[in-house]
Amino acid sequence: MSIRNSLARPRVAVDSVLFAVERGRLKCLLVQLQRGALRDKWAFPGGLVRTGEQLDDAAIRELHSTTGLSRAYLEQLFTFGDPRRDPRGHVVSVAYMALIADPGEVQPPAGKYAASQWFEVSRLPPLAYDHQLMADYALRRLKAKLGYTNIAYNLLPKVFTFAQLEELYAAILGRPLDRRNFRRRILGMGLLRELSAKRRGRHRPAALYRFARRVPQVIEVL
Amino acid sequence: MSIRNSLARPRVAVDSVLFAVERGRLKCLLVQLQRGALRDKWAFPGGLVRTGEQLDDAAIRELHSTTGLSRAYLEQLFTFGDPRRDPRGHVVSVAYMALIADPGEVQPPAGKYAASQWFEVSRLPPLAYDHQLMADYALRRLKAKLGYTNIAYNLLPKVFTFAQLEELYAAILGRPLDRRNFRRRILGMGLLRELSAKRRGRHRPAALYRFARRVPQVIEVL
DNA sequence: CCAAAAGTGTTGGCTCTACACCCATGA
DNA sequence: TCATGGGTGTAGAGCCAACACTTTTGG
Repeated sequence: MSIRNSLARPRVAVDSVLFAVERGRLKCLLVQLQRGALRDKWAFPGGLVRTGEQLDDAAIRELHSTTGLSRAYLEQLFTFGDPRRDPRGHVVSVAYMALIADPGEVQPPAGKYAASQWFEVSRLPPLAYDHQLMADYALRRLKAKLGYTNIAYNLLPKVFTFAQLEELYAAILGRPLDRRNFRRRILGMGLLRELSAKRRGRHRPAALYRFARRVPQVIEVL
Repeated sequence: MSIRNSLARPRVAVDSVLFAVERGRLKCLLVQLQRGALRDKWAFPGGLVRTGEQLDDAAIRELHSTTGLSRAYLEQLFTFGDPRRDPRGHVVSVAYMALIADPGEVQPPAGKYAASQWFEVSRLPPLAYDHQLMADYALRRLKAKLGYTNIAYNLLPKVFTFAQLEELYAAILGRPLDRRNFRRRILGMGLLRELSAKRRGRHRPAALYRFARRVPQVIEVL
């Protein structure tokens, strides 16, 4: 172990796996590193936690500084602590999952990173650090929570059709769903409110829904 | 914020919620703090992560130094990062759940703590730091994982009877279980091997079982 | 009237729960 | 023979998956 490592205390960082769904595809945001041994490699946006700062606040701050986002659904996933995970030294990283409804909200990065880009989750480039582990972990968590929480509201506009909701679930789960069974199950959870307005377009108007509560909520499975 | 806080980087610690079942009661181990503002308060054993050290190794090391245990099932739970959670400064703590089969394996602490003691989970004393949150989190996780993993093998001797297994589940879930349904469900998971030997005693001999695999395993629910 | 998307029910299999009595043993 | 804990089956309810046609609209 290098002298540098053995003298410095482990540092604390946060990294965020930011998901959004675009045209029926689940995507996540990667940034391209600008400096250091890993230059030009892709990674999730993140950075060191400041003294006196909450972990969630650090995650938001780093997300904001690289995407311009001022809010997103955030959920802590797991903490990665292998002392060799970062070639620059021992950095313990708290991984987060972040969700937004519209990938278009993200602005190009200011200065810390060379670029940022949405990638389809099933086609990620090779990732720096242990970020592939984070990606796997985040996807697993997201899939699981679709089934027993209202977490999907973070990935949809306030008002949406059942077809949009179904497309979202199918995109994340990676398989098609039966429309009738899906509708029954979702309505059975009692999370949605049907609106009186309809979406009009070229075809038969679709009923519009919103989530009854846009607040994290677990459905008791009993 | 104090000068001390704003200069020092956040430190990284681990804390372990160690569970064991004793005579049908779920218990967890608390240690009594010896120094500082929180002297005499109860808390979970833990301490700072060293540079170059894996988080799991730090958790084991701290457990070992306060209990003499050299191995235990360990699972990372959640990372607590409120900068005010420790009055001595900003300490980010990675919480673990630890499981052992026999509370008797634990030795009195060497020097760091004033005392250690098993407490029934439903009757914990007031805890230092944010350790009550850790306790809640750990218990929730343990309950949940009983249902879809073989995690219980960590809390039982290698060989056991169905009655012991049922008592374990009942103790953790905090409610009685139907013996026939329980047996059917567990056997349906295919995790157990029945041994040819029987436990003999005052009454009808009980069939003995062991876990087919004493390795973490998730049962596909499909 | 045609294309496209929205909306709607039923059936069979499976799973889960509730529930009570007999068995094997040592003392 | 008795006390004690071990072991077993069934029926009804609820849940889930599979499955295809009709409706509504704009162009």
